[in-house]
Amino acid sequence: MGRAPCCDKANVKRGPWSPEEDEKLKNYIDKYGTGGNWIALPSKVGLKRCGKSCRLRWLNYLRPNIKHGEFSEAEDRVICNLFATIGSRWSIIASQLPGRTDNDIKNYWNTKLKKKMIMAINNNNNNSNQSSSSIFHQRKPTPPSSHHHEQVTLLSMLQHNPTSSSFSHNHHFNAPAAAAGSSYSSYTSSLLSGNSSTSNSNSNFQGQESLMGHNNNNNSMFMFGGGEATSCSSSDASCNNNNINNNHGTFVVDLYNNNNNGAETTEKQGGILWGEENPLEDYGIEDIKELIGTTTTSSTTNCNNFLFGEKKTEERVMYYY
DNA sequence: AACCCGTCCAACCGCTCTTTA
DNA sequence: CTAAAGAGCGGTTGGACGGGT
Repeated sequence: MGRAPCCDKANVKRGPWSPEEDEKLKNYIDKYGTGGNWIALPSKVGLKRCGKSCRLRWLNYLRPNIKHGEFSEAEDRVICNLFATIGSRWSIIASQLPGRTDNDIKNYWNTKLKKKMIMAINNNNNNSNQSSSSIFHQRKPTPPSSHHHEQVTLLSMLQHNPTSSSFSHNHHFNAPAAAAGSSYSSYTSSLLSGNSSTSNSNSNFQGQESLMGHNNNNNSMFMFGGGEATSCSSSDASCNNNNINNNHGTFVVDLYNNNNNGAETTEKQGGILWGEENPLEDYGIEDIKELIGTTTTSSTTNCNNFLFGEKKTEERVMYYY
């Protein structure tokens, strides 16, 4: 049996909201709240709208303290870092940015931030073309095996023990203050699980105090990479990223190309940093861009992708300070 | 002025998750 | 335990807008 529609689509208004409708909805919710039932709300308010539409309008536009307009550099970083960590979990990302909605962030990522990132990669590539230190090799990538994809993924190292990493000479992600005492992976797990003690979701916004505030030197980066461990089974279409100690390739993009006052300054110049082994040696810049371009069309059956569909939590990431 | 094209973003769609009876 | 209903989420769409020709 199919699912019953949430409303009679023939008798509901669709499209942009008028100021009158906004006013009606806002006044009602200010007065009586949502009543925990969005489906029943439109008739109470006197709107010929679908309940879902009302909910969306309220959450994305009418709700108090909604922030519109330009995203700050700090917000950019939070979005990038979290996207690299957990993928397109916009609601979780939004929970770290007070006043921003998941829809806002999603739109911002798709229209601006992703391009900004590609430009950063391009710049890095151009810079490195003039020296011998390019991590982007211009040769064509080796076609991946149909059974075992040597893939580039939006690198994550969440479940990774930093001290055993081949990058252990670098500073690794420190769990935000709000998650003091917990590992990076447990912090991210708490974000995913909505554990309010660490995720600061919804009413307990502490974005400034946690992800944003913690990044004291404004120099966090996010990292992409891949390795032999990231494999994809063609038989069950599942990705296996469990062997996370086997990190063979990473690259890091610093969107803002900040200077770093830490010990890794030289290594970070140009906004790219790599591990002991040559990262992405089989991938050129166009391949990277293509991979980025696949983020919105990721499928659970195609693991050669930045996203893993439902296995988003398996993405791993490393942060640098 | 008219058209084209790219960008932006509000809104919708359809799916999964959660709750409830 | 199960199924239905509601809530929430992420992907996509389409219209408004602005810049270029």
